[in-house]
Amino acid sequence: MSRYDPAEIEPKWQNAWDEAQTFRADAGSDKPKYYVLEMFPYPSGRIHIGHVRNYAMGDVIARYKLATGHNVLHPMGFDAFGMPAENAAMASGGHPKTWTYDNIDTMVAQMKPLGFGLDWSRMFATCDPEYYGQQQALFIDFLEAGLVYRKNAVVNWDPVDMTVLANEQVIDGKGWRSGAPVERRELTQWFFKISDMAEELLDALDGLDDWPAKVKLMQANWIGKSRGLQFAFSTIDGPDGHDRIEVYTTRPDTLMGASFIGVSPDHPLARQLEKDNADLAAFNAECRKMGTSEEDMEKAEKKGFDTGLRVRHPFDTAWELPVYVANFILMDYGTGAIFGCPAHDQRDFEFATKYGLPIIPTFLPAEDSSPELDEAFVPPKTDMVYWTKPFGWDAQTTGQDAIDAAIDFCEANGVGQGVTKFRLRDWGLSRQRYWGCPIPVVHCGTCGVVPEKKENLPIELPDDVSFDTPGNPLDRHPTWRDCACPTCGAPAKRETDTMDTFVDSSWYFARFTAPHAETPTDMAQADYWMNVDQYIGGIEHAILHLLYSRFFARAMHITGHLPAKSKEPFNALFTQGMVTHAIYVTKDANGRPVYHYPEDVTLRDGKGFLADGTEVEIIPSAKMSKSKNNVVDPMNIIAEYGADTARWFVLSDSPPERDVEWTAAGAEAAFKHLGRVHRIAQQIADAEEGPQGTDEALLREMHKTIHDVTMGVESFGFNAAIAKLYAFTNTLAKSGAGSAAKRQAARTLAQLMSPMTPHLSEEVWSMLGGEGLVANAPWPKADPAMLVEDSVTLPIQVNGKRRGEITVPRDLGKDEIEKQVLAHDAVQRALDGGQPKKLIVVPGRIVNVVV
RNA sequence: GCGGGCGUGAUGGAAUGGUAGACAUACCAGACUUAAAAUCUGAGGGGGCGUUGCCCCGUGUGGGUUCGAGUCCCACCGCCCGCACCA
Repeated sequence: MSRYDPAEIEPKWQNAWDEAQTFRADAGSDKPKYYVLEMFPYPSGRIHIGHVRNYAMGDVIARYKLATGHNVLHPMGFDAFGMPAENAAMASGGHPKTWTYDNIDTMVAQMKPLGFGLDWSRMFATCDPEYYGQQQALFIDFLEAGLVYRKNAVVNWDPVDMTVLANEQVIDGKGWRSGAPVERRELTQWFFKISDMAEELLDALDGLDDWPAKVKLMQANWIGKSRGLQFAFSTIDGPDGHDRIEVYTTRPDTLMGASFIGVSPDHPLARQLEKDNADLAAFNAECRKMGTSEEDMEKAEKKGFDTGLRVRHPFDTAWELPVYVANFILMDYGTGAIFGCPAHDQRDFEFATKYGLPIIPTFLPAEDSSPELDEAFVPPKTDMVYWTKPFGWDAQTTGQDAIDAAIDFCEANGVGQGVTKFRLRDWGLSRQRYWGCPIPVVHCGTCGVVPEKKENLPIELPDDVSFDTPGNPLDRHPTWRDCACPTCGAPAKRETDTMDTFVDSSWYFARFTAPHAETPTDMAQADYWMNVDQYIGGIEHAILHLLYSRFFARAMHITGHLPAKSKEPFNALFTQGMVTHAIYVTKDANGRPVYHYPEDVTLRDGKGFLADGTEVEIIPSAKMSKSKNNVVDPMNIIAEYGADTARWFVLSDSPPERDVEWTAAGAEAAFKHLGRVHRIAQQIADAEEGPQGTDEALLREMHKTIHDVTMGVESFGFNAAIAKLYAFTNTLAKSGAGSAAKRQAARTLAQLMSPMTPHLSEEVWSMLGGEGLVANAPWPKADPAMLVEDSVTLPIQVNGKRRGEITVPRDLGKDEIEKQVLAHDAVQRALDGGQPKKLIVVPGRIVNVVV
């Protein structure tokens, strides 16, 4: 009798799938198509256990869909452009291309032993010229369709390294390498006009029934549709061209509580005034040193500078208000200028308190007439409020009605217009970096900025670049920039900016449908395979990647690269949690943390000890991080236990949408269980075909398990499905030996486990005489007749507390149930001779007696 | 700061508004063994009592809705994700 040996069986079945081309996808089958996709990985160097969890989930779906008669597309590729490759090149002198492709080779070699049912023939990396050349073609089509334009935008500038920094490269306002204070700098950059589609992208969320509600909500909030009033304050002796300050507000109902005007340091007025005001110039310069991220802006201490300029209130020309430049106002939203109403906005309240500005309530909570405010009163939108002052009204009205009424009133009095605005900004795609897709345009002295001819695509990155000096190597490459103008033929210069890597990942799912096509997509293939039926990835992509992809799909439809049905490219979305691992930490002599590798820590009774007996502090469920020494390498797990154990464990212990903590004990337990399944199967296989009598209870349990596991797989309840499989294994182990039913039950177990543990399942399937590959075997069906029990057990509650139970025939009438319940000892005791106030019978569920 | 989410035994977790703790881990006990490992079996939220049973308390905290709340609503606390140049 052979032991469970994954090292032997896993390669065997992987070869069998390869030879049978089990997971190769070809269009044009009679079966319904099914496209399952996991967010493709960045080639960081090695497979992470989080990847294993992500792809294991996708593989469960892919294999289940294959077994249920679908033509399945399940591809894999690499999101291969980006900063880490350049950072590695700068650190170790290699080339980003070599680094990236070496990493891809390593990671593919690590993924294959995991046994994922992937169509490897479709693999590509976004840094392949065949891919990014098609992306350049898309860019040109988008440009011609008016979906791309150029404008100035602010970037983080490192004055020492002379380079643009990403937000994550700015640490506490300083460049991560140089340590120099970061400045803001304006550059002319390319933008996708995603804001034109704001309304559509918002409205279409409603149709995404199989997306998590939280993701749709986050997207809706990000798009940020608001209806408000746009109007102007007239300035008193303002500089030329600034006799008005345009303001947008979502709270026009608070206009009579205005106490100051705030403008962004980047507002044209601020830029004009600083020319004659050295202090303001210094203040603005200070603001411009602040990080460009919204988080930095919002968390920074709110500061303002009184420009000395005054404006008139539109409803009372005698009422003058000061104009401040304020560091928390974004130039990109609204008009870059606001009016502050401290009584009804907490941020304005703090600002007004700090600078001694008046706080003028325009309404108060109904129950409180005290005009003294110690914080801003921001009424919930649905609450009733009293109007005390706005526009001379004293009506009661509710939040949104009040806002609408205020807009109407202002419009009627010639003060501004009601407008709809979106928070969503256009997508800046220019990056001043080498390792990205070159933007296929040429700067010509006579023709201006012109797109490259499509026959010249791909515009390939030059290989002969170095990273020993800061900045973009394309900028200083001696010949790459030089080219002929595609329009007039005169000598011209290429654009040296490359595209944001989000562009690469915004259409790869479409490319997978025809990865070798001579155009970005092959419409016949796209029409067959799209949409992605099930997309799986991390919640961290809930907004940007998914929103950009939704935009791209629309833009690709407009430019004829995707069918109309693909305007929403992902029919269903699932966001999975992380794999975490405990951190083991002690303190050094200076109190600084020292992190220990899991293999150096012995666990006893929930405490951890080093070899010398020192106790370590255990921080559970921490995100894996190299610097914390708590990264689990899937390759070690495969070497020790095999791929099926790794897959089984990452699916078993937590709901897929939640984080799962990797524990050595959990992996060990998973391995033991798979060994047990193997052992049970072996015993059945070895047994003589014994008594032919059936085992009704076992078969009932089997059909119930088929039902539960199928439901679990369909609804991403993998952990619950696995719990049912554990329970069924226990039942199977205890059932009498030798019956035909037992053999059938074990084969069914193998089938039900096959999406999670495909290698073991193939082995068990073949041991028990299953026909062909279990991967191709039709998914078992639960017999509805076997799912219903003849009798049910009803818990009896008294006043909501469980006091007993009765077992009755399934279809017993309500009257008879009531009679039995009232006769029950516990109920008799509770009634103490009296009558129940109420008797609630939920058939098949529960009975509650109210006394 | 803003937006979103999560919180249940020692641990991971289960539970269409209907028996809280399925399933698993750890621990404990038993079987097998010279012994250990492996394997198998069993007990098991906390507390109490008159201990074959019964009672009280229990799903982050405090309120609310309901015959009935882990689940729905409100407030708070803690942790996690995102915040537009990380991927």
